[in-house]
Amino acid sequence: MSTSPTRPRNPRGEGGRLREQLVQAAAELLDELGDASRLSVRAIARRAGVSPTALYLHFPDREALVTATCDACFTAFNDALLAAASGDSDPRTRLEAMGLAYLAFTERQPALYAVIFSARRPPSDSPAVDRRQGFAGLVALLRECDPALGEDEAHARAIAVWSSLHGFAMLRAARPQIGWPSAEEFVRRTLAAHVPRGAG
Amino acid sequence: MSTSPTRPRNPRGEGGRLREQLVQAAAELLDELGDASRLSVRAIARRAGVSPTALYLHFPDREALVTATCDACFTAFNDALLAAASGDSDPRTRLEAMGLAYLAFTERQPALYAVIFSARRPPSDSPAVDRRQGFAGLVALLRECDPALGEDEAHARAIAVWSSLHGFAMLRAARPQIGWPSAEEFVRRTLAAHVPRGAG
DNA sequence: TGTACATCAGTGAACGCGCGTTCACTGATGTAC
DNA sequence: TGTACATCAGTGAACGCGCGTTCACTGATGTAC
Repeated sequence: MSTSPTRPRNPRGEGGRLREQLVQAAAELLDELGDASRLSVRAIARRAGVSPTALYLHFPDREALVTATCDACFTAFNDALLAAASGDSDPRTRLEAMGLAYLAFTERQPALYAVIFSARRPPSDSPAVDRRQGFAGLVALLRECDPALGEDEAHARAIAVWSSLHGFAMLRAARPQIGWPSAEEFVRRTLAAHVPRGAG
Repeated sequence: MSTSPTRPRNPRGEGGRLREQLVQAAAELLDELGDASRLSVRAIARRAGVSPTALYLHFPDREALVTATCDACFTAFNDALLAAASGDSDPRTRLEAMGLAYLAFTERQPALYAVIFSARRPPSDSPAVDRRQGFAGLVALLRECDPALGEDEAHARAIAVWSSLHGFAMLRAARPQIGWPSAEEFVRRTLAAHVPRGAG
């Protein structure tokens, strides 16, 4: 019972699939544990239906698997944001969609989200992970909303908006008993406070 | 070397001091580890200069010590906020002071702050810890700033301000390489956005 | 068509480690008589 | 003033556990001849 007795081994030449299966299993555990330091090789292998040593066929050590997992999760988060913010609607609508996508992700996987932005696990320096695109996209969107905006002010507003969303997401997860407004209401209030509508 | 060889045992009748010393040692470690689940009985005892078993003279088990430590840390945080927000200056000045005290605490002990508001460690139900006073105080202060404010709107503003501060504190700790504004500037912007000054 | 061999995708036993907790103990200090 | 004893503040060895990692291995599948 320590490993699933039914898992078929991958066909010849497809051994690489196990790598993705391990990352997937680790991501699931990460969302349950809420802390990368508690991810254990044995628990991941158990969930993937494989012996603990199988991990070493694809990663040099535990740390490499944990890093790959965090990178994959961050990329998934980033992609969700960028997808929501793209499209041909007006910039403010895209900004609102991005905020809602942000809060939707954090509500779906609160613990995973907390890991991604934890101070305990510094951002990956893997070239496969574009860490800046999200924040830079937010700054660009704010300048689209108000073309007269200076670079510094746009940066400051982006920080204000991002801090608000992050704080809302984390506190809502940590203190559910407090009466939290809906994501829609919070995003609307946040944008109203920090992104004044253009005259007209 | 596993325990400090110089620690004198407490005098007769003063054994209770060790309890505080253990909580203190645990709080220090908590601020280094940033996660209550990584606090180990042995590491705490080592830091307190005592054998691991000494802990059981004052706590039934590890969990009780960890809980007592988190409670003590939360209370210290809460007290710092309430101290900053008291005084006879006008409510907006007190609000600003509270915000600055909030961010000052999180800058001094970022990992400890993160533990206090972690979703992983639900709020204590110990009667010695008043969890609500901070948030309720914020709501009250917002209504002092604008006596015409309805209860719901004051609650919504408190959520907006708290989320902003929490998000700022957490993200600043997690992503130091981003250009963060000063605490003063951020608090000023946050209050300007959510707490309009009364007419006059 | 048959067979020897290489390759591949894993497994299972074993290691040393730090952990939380238990149990029996030690040795200094106060107290009763 | 002396002594037996109780109390107090701890200690140290030992337990069983899950951990990350190593090492030698297994057994199915493809390939060369």
